[in-house]
Amino acid sequence: MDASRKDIHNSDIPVLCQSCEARHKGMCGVLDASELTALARSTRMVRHEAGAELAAESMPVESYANVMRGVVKLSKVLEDGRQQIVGLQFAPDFLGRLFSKENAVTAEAASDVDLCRVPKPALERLVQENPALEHRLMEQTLRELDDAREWMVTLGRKTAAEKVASFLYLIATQLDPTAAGGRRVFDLPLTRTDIADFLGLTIETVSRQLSKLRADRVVIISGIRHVEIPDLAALKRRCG
Amino acid sequence: MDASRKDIHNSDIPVLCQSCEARHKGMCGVLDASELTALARSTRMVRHEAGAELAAESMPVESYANVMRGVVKLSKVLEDGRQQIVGLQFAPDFLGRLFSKENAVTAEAASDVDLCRVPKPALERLVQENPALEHRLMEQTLRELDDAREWMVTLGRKTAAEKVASFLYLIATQLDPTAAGGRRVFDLPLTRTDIADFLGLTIETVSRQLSKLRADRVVIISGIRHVEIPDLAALKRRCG
DNA sequence: AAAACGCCTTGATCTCGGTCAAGGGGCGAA
DNA sequence: TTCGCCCCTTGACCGAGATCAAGGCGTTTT
Repeated sequence: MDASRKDIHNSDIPVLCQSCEARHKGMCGVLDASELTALARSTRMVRHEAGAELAAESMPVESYANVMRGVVKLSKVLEDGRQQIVGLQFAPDFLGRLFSKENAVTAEAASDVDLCRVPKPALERLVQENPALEHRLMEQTLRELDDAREWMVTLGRKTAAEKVASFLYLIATQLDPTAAGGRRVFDLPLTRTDIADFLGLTIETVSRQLSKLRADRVVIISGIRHVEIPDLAALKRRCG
Repeated sequence: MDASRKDIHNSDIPVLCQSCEARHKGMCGVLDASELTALARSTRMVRHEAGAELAAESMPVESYANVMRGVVKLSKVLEDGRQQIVGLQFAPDFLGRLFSKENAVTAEAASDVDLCRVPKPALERLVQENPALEHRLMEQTLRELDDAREWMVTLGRKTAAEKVASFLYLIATQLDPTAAGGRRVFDLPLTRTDIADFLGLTIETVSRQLSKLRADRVVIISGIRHVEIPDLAALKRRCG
């Protein structure tokens, strides 16, 4: 049992939070009814469409957010324009680098996205009053670090074919974590350009490797975005 | 002013801690004299020579540590043996993933290393009693995440020449952060194989690019390990 | 309906970095 | 001292993925 998880009567908490994923699996899970009510006074739900810039590298941080729906991509660029996506965030991930004055990465909406925004000072005050909240955010940060290091292996040591398989595997397990069986169905939240920037490849190579996986019946791709994985284990075997 | 940083009389604190870098710049900086004394009862200084395995991926965590001297490499391997170094730790970095039951990465001594080991339960108890300590560890974790993401750009988008320059730049700024001037002198703490595994290259490519940088007078390499950077800014221009 | 645009796929060719191979040089063992 | 080992360097060649180029398809504009 997680002692920090409060047993909250739905009737005591803000309406918007009642069905919120972040309250169960995200950072708000460690807040009690009064904290949640206080926090909800300063939060604001905002919708962004695909491509919108949510935060720019080296710019001041003015707010944090929880991802409620959609996928956010975190990226960095070299001076000559070469781009690398360094992370993807899914609901109910926390967005933002706690306590830092400026963004270390650029955040963009990869798909249409809903965010629950919190002003920087409001969250920081709450974190100072409630160590359990910092603890929860520490857990997410550690997960992100694990993910980043796992992806470093993909970037540094895998072939193009393995990279594309690894990407599909990542998205399949994040977006459709349902069916205990191996079958997964989802829409790709990223364009070919995004996938290339995530994998350190060109869009041509991504396209060719996707075609190869399709020819080998590892994935069924209908249209440009819709993907079906008949056998997740078979895909995993392609990941290197 | 950092309110959590206690003003400690040296005579009140354990002898071993008095000249310790971790007490000033590392995690112990947030502890007061009594906490430091309590913690010091369970710490143990250990020396490992280059190549020693400090912790293995997927094995249970039995202790945490502060790096007191030397360089520790964190790595991951694929089933077929391909290896990727996913991080380097220098004094006075904290070593270990707080609260996790098993290691996410393998930790090895890259050079000869001194560690100040703390048993897992002792540190976890202290973290629960002192939120400032978790806060300090959160800061280090966030720095590691920044480093990992920065390195993802290097792995995914830089050329071999830029990768090798970036590696030298990283080591130069970590190992010899003295002289405000651009000149840096140090010994490489990693073998060519390690460098290759850190950069996602082969040792032959690393060797060729080092020779090229030497031919271009960007670095002066004496013997195999000793490196002199006459002009750090010139090296940085090679980093992409 | 036609044109124009964005996004993707496929083919042809090129190139950077990998692979294979030979040899140098330092260091410990005998 | 000499041998053998390990680590590194250099050269020759090769191939995975980049680059260059053409065209398909769906959506928006006119």
